Amino acid sequence: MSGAVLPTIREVARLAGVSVATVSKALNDSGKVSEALRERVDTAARTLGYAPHASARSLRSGATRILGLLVADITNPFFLKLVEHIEQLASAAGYSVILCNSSEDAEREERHLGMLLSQRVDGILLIPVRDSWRGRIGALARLPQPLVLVDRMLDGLEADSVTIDNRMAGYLAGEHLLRLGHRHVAIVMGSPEHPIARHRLDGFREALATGGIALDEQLIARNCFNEEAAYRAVLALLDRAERPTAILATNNHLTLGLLRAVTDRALAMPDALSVIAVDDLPFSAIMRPGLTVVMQPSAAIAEAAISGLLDRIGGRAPEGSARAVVLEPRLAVRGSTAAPPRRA
Amino acid sequence: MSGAVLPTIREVARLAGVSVATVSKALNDSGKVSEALRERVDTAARTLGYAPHASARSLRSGATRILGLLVADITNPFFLKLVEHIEQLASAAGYSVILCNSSEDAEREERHLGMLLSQRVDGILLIPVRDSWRGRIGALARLPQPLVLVDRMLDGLEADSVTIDNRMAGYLAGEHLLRLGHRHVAIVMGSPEHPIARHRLDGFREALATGGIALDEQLIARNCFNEEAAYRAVLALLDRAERPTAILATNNHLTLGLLRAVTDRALAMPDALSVIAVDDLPFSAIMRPGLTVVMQPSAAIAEAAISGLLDRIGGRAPEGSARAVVLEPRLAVRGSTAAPPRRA
DNA sequence: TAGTCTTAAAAAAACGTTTAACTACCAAAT
DNA sequence: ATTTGGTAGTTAAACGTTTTTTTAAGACTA
Repeated sequence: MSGAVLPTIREVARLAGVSVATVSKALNDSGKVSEALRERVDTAARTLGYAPHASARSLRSGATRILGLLVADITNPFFLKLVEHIEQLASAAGYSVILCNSSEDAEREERHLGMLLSQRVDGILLIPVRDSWRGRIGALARLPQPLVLVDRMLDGLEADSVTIDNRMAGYLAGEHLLRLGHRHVAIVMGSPEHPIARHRLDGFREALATGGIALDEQLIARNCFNEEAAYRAVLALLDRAERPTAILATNNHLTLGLLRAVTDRALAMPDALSVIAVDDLPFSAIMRPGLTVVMQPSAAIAEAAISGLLDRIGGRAPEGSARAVVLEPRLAVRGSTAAPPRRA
Repeated sequence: MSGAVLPTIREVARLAGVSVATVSKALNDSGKVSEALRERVDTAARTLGYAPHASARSLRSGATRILGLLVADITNPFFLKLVEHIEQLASAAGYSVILCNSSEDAEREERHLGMLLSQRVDGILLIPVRDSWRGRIGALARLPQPLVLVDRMLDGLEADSVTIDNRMAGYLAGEHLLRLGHRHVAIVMGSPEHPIARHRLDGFREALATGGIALDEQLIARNCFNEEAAYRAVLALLDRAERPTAILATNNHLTLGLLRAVTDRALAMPDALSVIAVDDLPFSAIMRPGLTVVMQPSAAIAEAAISGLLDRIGGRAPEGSARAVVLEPRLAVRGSTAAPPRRA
């Protein structure tokens, strides 16, 4: 079954009747090789089923043609979309991808990074675990290979990054609700310490302010770190004497908790309550009613990340300065939002 | 930014004042090394930030500690769950995973496999593209590294495999509907040529037969290869004079089409129509009503696949004979199925 | 004709490890 | 006192490539 052993370049050389150097040049189109020999080498390689030994090649040449993809949490559908696109783009560019999932665990993230380092991957795409690398940023800065941060920045680190305008994401959500006539809106979010959540909150508040609405502090559910916390927070919001007419969830996981609470309270969307979320979900479009969301452009993010990384690897980017790409989110209006009910 | 160059074992040796061989032995716990020296070597390695060069190591030792994971279609939530589990288990066992997505394209699958071969991965987990390798099974059989087929078998290939009992999957669905009292049921499926679909159909039919019900040939929508085809096929089924009271979708993608058709025709689940599917979807439990499904035990599949592969890699499996693990699916009853309406 | 240039191919060095073979040393056994 | 044996370490070979250097030979110049 797994007994066969692969031929080496030496055996190809013997069969073709040339030296190993010539085989290498012929197969890699490097250096001068006569057409006749190239042909002989090619067929020799093919008949033996020769597959160059990547380890040997990269040991000598210094490049592995492997990228490391370190994802904070692969169960997050948005990150998953990124993984999908990135694998596809990398593969098209002739690179393989080692996939690492940190499960939002800083320790696992660090172990994985060490492995990627040992593996001498040509470049690393990092969606960092929240609050990881606090105080150990140096380790990242000193990385011998190019690094691109994706979706999440790391303050104190001068590195290339591709993110979205999170203030705008919040703003789009706020503006949409405002235009529909909502004046009594709530938000479910993570930690306000966390820049992404904070920016989304800021943008949301700012949009409401343009309509003269002040976001009620009582209706800001902070520090929801998972679906369960969001679920409970939303239940509390819905059980208030004066129930909000619309709720924004600032990420994927919180949205699930929000939806669960809404169905538990048997509130009809969008008639009794408008629901809007940041991040698309794989089923947002299938749900009835469809979920109105602010979408992050995952394809564009993946594209910017990969092309930025490949530029660095190829030495095509100005050494020294970090390049920060910021992309714009966009609003997808579906059925879960509408004008507020007549009487609150 | 990316200027640093990593230290080699030679520099660690110099700093610790020993030979490179000793460093290697000390760091790998192989051979005899005094406690004092091991300590010296350890600190030397740490202060230099030494990370062993994986290519060099595997060139010499013959093992890469990398597994190849070749997935037919990563957008399939079931396969995705497998990827998730497999990455986690592999990582826990000290292996890295190169993720390759074939997008149900045989050509891409073959290119990826060639790359994994060059990469000399220690083992390969393969969820093959449908109908790929037809007539070229030999290439797979001659692979120098262990291979485990996951979820889909490849006929003509004597290889380890981990699958589920697809007949049973169909049977469970049929039995459930039968018990609820349905007599007029439909099924949406892919090609009957394809063993998985065929077995699910067989099991379904068999279950119905135990209740004396013959599956109406008119109500078998064959050759639905994607969501769109399923959507149209279901619309046709629903528009029949005598509408079925329950429908089974035999996989993930078809389920989406089925659900779309049902909402388009504004049929209430489960009152007007019972819906059941093979394969869980990430939102089946969140949907209202929740979707009744036959679930494949993804964690168990991943576990069997990885441990089988590692056994082969470690030479702990009897050479020669292929081991076929078959796991049992299970039924998760949620809100989308109920007794049929009084009058058809 | 002798010398120089060009070119295709071969030879050899190098990449960073692991490991087999070897050495030096000391303790125990004869 | 000599052997035997084991232990802790070193030396050197090997893994399969790529790349630099060297060789050989033919074509051109003086």
